[in-house]
Amino acid sequence: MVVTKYPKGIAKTEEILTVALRVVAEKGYNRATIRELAEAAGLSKTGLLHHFGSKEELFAEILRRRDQSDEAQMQSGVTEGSAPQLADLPRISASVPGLVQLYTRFSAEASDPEHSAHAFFRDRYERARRRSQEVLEGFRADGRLPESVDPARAATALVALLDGIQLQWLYDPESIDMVDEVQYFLAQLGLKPTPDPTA
Amino acid sequence: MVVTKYPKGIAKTEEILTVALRVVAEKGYNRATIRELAEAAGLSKTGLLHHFGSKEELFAEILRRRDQSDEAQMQSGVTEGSAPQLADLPRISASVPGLVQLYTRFSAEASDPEHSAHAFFRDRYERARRRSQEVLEGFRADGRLPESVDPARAATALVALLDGIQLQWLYDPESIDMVDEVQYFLAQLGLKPTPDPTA
DNA sequence: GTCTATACAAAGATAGAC
DNA sequence: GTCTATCTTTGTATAGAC
Repeated sequence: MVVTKYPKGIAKTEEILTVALRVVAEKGYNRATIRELAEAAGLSKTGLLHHFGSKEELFAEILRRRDQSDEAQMQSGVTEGSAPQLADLPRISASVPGLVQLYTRFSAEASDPEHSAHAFFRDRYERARRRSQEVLEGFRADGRLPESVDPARAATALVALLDGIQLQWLYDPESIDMVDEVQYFLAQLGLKPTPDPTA
Repeated sequence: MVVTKYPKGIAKTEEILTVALRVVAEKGYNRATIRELAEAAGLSKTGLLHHFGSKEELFAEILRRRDQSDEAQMQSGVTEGSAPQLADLPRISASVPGLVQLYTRFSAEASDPEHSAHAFFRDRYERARRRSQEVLEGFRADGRLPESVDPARAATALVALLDGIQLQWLYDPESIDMVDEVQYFLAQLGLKPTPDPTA
């Protein structure tokens, strides 16, 4: 969690977040060490730790912002009619190099109950399931999804699919098409395509 | 990879594997350090590293054996008629405490292309997708699966679902039912239940 | 508040003795 | 086959400068 309120601190905090993401993208999650990140951001290790109490908090903050951005993009079209679809989520994430790697590795690490980011992810998954369920229920209310679909179970499966497909993609980006897989899953549920808003 | 051929070495190697799994189950993946494992197995750090060149090789060997065991269990019933179903895979895995944690964390770590176990998992995922596809094609040949199902895409999704659901289960074992989710996915594909062999 | 230097514990791994 | 001793790198706590 970021604590500062002063312009200089805020600017440095932002810079650290940006740099961290770039380092993960260029050198990988393993080499995104406190030392490396601090150096890339132009300060000492302890200087960096002044802004983020620990490496875990830094990474959690990056993912917190990704979620906010995703959420905003998903909702932006509610009134405009051209909202990104559920199936676009992996494309949005993967368009920022390094984010998939950071998310996949960090979420696995924090599955240890004693990890400092455990509660963050636990809550996040609970939220993700609930949000997905709401979206599916919305589809059903619009008559785009069969009554036979169980929104709760399908939502959990959808979240699991997103995580699992990202992992496979990291191992084999050439042969794994994340967007295609998510679309296929939704089609299997019986989801009908969005009515064309321009028609 | 295990190198020894002598009885004493083999026995120690087996003991280390057993001990490692127990330590992961009892103390978690993080505390399954070379030191801790060596101590639990009754030798020094370097003593342990003589049997397995690195921590990564030790973990890879554990998972290699799990896969063999799973494979054997899945095939055991081909002639007997009571083979474990696809949906039983998570139950089989989760019945060995610590294995899910080890698998989830280790597979995420090794997604780094420079990780020594990267090729192991890359090949493993390729195999898992191929095997799943064969199983689904078998179902289709038996008339248990609709022609509309794309075995390749469904296989990739199934593997992803298994991974993702295990991660969510680690965060929330109370509310996540792994077997139920996999069964739901297969049902959504339109899979008809096994014909009762006793009938 | 912002930051540097120092110090330290724990990790994985290696060299070479027995 | 197993050991001791040593090396390097990791994250971070502490003390204090500005």
